[in-house]
Amino acid sequence: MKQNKPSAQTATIREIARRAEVSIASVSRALNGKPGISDALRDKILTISREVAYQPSAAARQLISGKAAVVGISLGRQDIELRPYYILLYQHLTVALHQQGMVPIFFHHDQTRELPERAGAAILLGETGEDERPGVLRAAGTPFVRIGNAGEGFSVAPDDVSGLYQITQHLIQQGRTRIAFVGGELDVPRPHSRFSGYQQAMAEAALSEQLLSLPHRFTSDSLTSYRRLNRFLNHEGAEQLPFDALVCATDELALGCVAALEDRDIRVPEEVAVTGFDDLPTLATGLTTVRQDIAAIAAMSVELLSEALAGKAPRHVSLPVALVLRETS
Amino acid sequence: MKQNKPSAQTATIREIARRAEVSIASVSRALNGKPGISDALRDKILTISREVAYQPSAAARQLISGKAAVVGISLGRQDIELRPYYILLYQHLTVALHQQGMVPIFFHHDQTRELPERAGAAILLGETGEDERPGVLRAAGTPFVRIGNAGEGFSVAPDDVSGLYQITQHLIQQGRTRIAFVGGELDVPRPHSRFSGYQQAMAEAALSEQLLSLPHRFTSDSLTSYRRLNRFLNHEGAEQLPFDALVCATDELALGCVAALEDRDIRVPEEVAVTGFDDLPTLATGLTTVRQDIAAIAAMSVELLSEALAGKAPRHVSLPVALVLRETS
DNA sequence: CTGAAAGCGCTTACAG
DNA sequence: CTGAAAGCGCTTACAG
Repeated sequence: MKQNKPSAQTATIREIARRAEVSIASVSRALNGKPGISDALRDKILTISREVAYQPSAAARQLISGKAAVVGISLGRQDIELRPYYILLYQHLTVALHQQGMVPIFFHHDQTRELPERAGAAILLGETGEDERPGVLRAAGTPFVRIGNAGEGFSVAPDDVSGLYQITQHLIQQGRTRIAFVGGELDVPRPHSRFSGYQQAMAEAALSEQLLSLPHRFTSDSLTSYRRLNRFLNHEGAEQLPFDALVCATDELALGCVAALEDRDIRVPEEVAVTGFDDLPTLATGLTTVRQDIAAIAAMSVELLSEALAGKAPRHVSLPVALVLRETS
Repeated sequence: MKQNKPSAQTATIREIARRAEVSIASVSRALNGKPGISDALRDKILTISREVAYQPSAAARQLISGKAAVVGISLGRQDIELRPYYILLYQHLTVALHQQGMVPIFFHHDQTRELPERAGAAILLGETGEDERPGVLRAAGTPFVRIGNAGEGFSVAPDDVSGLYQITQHLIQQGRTRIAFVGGELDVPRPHSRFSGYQQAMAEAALSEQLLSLPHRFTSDSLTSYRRLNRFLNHEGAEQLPFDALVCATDELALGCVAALEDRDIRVPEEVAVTGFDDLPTLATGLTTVRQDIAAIAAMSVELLSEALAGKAPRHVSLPVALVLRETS
């Protein structure tokens, strides 16, 4: 009675071989996309393996390869690696990798050169434009997937542009006309595409853009936006508010803005609407924001990694996002 | 030339058996503390295994046991799980576990009941006083280690009391006399022990305590302390500052305090010294703080987990911390 | 194209 | 107390 773990008994290749009436060698070849097997047989085996929900044993594979299926997770620049969004991503990545029998191991941005020595593949986070990591990995022959904008090689990203476009449109439909964008320029890779979604919606409605640009920061995003907005209001005077909505690049920035407005008794959303992006658990409570499915991003990264490992052609996957209307708009 | 991974070739039990001139069965028994082997032989084998720096193959063990050595990492309450300190802890835990051939899998605080079904052991983070998790795990027979204050069962924690005591004393030696403590009461498990370190040092110097208590928060710690201090100064008047030093329970709180003082042109550290706790990378730059070795905490957790799995007697390990003097004191 | 067999490192009945 | 052998699930030369 002590142990009642539901044995997640996956079928083994032996079971599949039995059903397909072939040898386990053929099953192994079919499963791994190895040559030397007829297409008919391969299809048959693949179908059966799907039916029995086959999951390979990572342990057995490792035993043979002599080393674990270690996937290096390369973090972005130091200043962004501690952000809630990334933390959530790490967690989901760990789970997704584990389900495929892979083991994650973290590398700081500046440890990229060590990565190929310790891992057989990599997932790159928080890539910037002039990032040297892809070059380093390519030179070492280490397959990788980027979580970020489309570009060379495999990559996944939420549809930032569409998200910001939708949320900006939502504000416009509410009758808001003086809508400002709050974001950091250096805050790669998100701001660029997010900002352009905002721009697109504003242009279509023939409204003029306003930008509250944030400095590159090392500490709290919320504190940064709070202080920035505060300073701005001190100068411009809170009486003739130059905006009736603040579209923020992240939930954290939005929270800082909400706090700053509250502290000046400016009503949200009556006088000023505030929107975020990410829909981070706990943090985004009450916030109108754009939800991105972090678990899906993690799962897709791992799937693409398998494709990369199998030598398939690179592709970019854009994952849908959803508008979440709450109290701040 | 493409692959030049330094094969971290650990010796296998076969190698040990060869050197000891025994069978691999005996080696296995000696290594696993199984009965049915003479003490002399066991010692001999253990010595050799140490000499060759033997590391068991997790893959092989898993293959036999039929399931991976999955360790559930149980996160604290939602509001604290996204803090930088915990992120760092996750990362180090992942690495430490991996080195022992174990695989981490994350569980939210309220998913604890599922943990025993999917993991064979657990590490508990951010435990509160009335936490139900230990009870749930004990009932399920799942061995676990807590990262937190001494109590029942296995646990590890940095020496919070000593750290706060040291940093407070440092300020006292500088001639500061009006030293306030900045911390959140609900901010378990750290505040309690940290606060008492401060109290101890203040009492010894016969100085009176001051407490700037923070509300339970869901967003940014830095923003919270910034606003709290700001509000405090608005009331008390910035001219007759009631303190000449702020001892904060975390680096993040300290950063908010520094920002608030800066925005009022109060000089740090001339007029007011500010200290943190944790020495978080990037965040703590420039901050006088107490460093705790997160990697060591992670490693010790995993070591204790092995002891728990082996049925050894529970113990608490307190890890040393170090004063780091920088620009804010 | 397909299969029988060896072997990855380890544990554990089964003999002695 | 000690050892020879089987077997965990899989991959990969080696034959056919």
